[in-house]
Amino acid sequence: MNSLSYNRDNHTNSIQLKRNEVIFSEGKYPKGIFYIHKGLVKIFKYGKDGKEQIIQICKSGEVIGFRAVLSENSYNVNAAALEDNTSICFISTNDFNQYKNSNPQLQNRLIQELSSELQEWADFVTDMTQRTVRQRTALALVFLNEAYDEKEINVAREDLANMVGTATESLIRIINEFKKHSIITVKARRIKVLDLQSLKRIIED
Amino acid sequence: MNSLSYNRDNHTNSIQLKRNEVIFSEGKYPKGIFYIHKGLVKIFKYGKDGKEQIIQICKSGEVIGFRAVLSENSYNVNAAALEDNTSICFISTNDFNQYKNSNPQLQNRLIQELSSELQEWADFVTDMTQRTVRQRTALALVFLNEAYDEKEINVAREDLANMVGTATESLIRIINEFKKHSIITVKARRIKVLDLQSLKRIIED
DNA sequence: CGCCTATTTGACTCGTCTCAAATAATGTGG
DNA sequence: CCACATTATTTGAGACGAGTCAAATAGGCG
Repeated sequence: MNSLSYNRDNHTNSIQLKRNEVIFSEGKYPKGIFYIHKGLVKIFKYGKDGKEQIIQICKSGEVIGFRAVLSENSYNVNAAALEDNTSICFISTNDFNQYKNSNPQLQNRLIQELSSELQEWADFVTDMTQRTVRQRTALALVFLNEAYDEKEINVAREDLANMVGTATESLIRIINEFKKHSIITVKARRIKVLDLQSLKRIIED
Repeated sequence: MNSLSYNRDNHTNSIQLKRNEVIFSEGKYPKGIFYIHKGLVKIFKYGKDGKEQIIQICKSGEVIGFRAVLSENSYNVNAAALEDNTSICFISTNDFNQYKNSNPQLQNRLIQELSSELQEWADFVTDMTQRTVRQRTALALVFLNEAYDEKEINVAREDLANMVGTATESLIRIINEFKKHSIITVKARRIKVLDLQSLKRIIED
C-alpha cells in the first residue's frame, strides 16, 4: 500500500528498536520522516478501551510519517516496531524538503503516489467491513507471508488480531482451524504458510 | 473528508441526475473529473454478493473522480447520485491539467490536501472496525445532518445501511430505537435530527 | 385506485466477543 | 543451567450483536 520507497546507502543516524518501541505518536508534530532499514513497523490507532487498530504494516525500504509532514498536521496515528531488531533512520523535515525541492519531478510523482494510495484505501475499507474474521485473517497471513519473504511469520497473536480487527481469542481459533486444515504450521508464535492457494480461496470465499 | 473544492460560475456542461444514476464506474478509465453543483453523490464499491459499501458521500461544491486522474489508474470505485435532482458538471482531463499547470501553487496544495485526506482514512477505518452498528449509525446521521444543513435527511434506508456497513434491517431497528428515544423524528423516509448531542454521546459510547 | 417498490417487523441462526481459567513460552536472577 | 516469575497463548462456556429469511405493511407513482 505504501509504495513510496527509496534506497539509502549510508545508514548513519540509524536507530535500533525492540518490539513495541514507539517511533512516533498521535497528536505530536513531526520533525521529519523515517526510513525503515530493517524489520517491520506497525501504524495504528487506539480505539475505545485502548484496543489498537493496526492500519498498516510497513516493510524495510519504505518511508513512514511523511503524510503528517506533507499535510503539515500533527500525526493522527502511532508507529511502533512490530518485531525486535527493527532499525530505522531519521530524515529531518529540512533534508526531506530540500530533497523534494531539488527534484522537480518528485512533485508530480508524489501526487501520483498519494492518489494511488488514496484509491487503495477504498479497497481496504471494503475488505474490513465486508469480509468475515476468517477472510480477513487469511488476508493478513497472505500479506505477512509476503512481508516475511515466504519465511516464518513471527508476530504476536495480539498484533495479528489487531491487524485483522478482532479479539485475540477469535484470531487464535481461526489460526487453529487453518493449522488443522494444513494450510499453515504453527511453532510457538511462528507461523509458516504452506498452502497459499487455500488462503487466497478463503479470502474470496 | 474531501476538501478539494472550488467555485464555478458557469455551469455549462451541467448534467442532471436522478437517484442511482451512475457518474463513473469501477475499472473504467477517467476522461475527466466532476464538480458537484447540487445534491449528494455516493462513492462506493461492490462487495461480495453485490452489496454496496459506501466509502464516501460527497456534497455540492466538491470535486470527484480526481484520484483516478491524478494516479493515472482506472477508477477503483463507483460514483452515483444519492438523491434525485443531483447536478454535476464535467471537467475534461485536459482542462483540469491545464488549470493545474497554470497554477504552480496548486501542486503543493494538492500534495497537502491528498496527504490530509490520507491521514483521515486512518480514522475512518478505525471507526468502521471498532464501533458498533449503533455507533456507526449515529456517526452517519451526524454526517448527513450536516450535509443536509440541519434540514431533513432524505436517503434510502438501503443507502444508509450501506454507509454504515450493515444490513438494511439492522439499520432500521437502530433508527427505530433512536426515534423511540426522541433523538430523531421519522416521516416516511425523511429523518430529522432533534438531539445532536445524544448522537455524539452515542458515537463515543 | 392499484401496482410496485421500499420499509418494517418477527423469529431464528450464527459469528464473534467476553470473561475466566489453564497451559505454554519467555525472561530473570541466583 | 535451573527455578521461579511474568507474560503470552490457548481453551472453554456463555452471552450478545448482527445477519438472514420470510412475511406484512406502507409509500410512491402511473
